[in-house]
Amino acid sequence: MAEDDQKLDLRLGLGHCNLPKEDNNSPKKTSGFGVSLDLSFPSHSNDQSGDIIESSKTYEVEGMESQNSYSTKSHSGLMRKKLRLNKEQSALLEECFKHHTTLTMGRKHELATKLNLRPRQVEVWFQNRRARTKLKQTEVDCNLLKKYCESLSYENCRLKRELQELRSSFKFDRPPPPFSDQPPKAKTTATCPSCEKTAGLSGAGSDQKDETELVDTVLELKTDP
DNA sequence: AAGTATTAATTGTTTACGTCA
DNA sequence: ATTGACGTAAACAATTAATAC
Repeated sequence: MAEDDQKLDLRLGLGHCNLPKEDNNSPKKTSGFGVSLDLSFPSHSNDQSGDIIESSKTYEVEGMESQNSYSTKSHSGLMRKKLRLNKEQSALLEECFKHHTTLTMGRKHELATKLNLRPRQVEVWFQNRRARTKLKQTEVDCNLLKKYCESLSYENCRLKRELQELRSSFKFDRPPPPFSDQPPKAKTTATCPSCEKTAGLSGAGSDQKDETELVDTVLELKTDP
């Protein structure tokens, strides 16, 4: 990326590839290469992201169909090339990614040579590949969390039911205290008809209160002979 | 033909590191 | 020796756009 890419950026600036952005009303910053218009490379140039020097042969990857190598014209009439990697290229990149998800400078160039790609393309592929991996992992994590949440809900429900059973059996064992102003604690919970979950009746913020009450009640039951 | 998914490529931001005053 | 400003490079996130289906 270092030096050669800087050169590339300059070359690009002089070339055509910044122009489509403007045409597409991109929200991103407008290019400072307005002067480049007159200096644009011919639209058949093979290069989009850099390495103009190598470009003409870079896309002639062995076994790659020409339709895979070149894009069609964009709306603005300018070209944005999109390489389609062939099976061999993808396979080798995948194989390397299995071992190392990041690239060293040496490996990047080695791969680029092997695959007849530009180092920048190898680099981009690894970046995108890492992004895909991360996305997949996020989905997996999300599903795991959902399942965990479900199991917690289930466990919570079960415990509440158990507590209610304990309470009702406790009622039968002992008569309520005389002259109590407080309503019975059991009234602060209700059972959801659909899922049979018990929930607090005092609206928002009741969950934490309810949990506290549950703990208190359990302690009460434990300490009370 | 239109819609969607995939993915190469671009752009801007963040982070880490080295250099220098 | 320490610190802050600055530059550079790599990685990342978000996005665009080409392509296949």
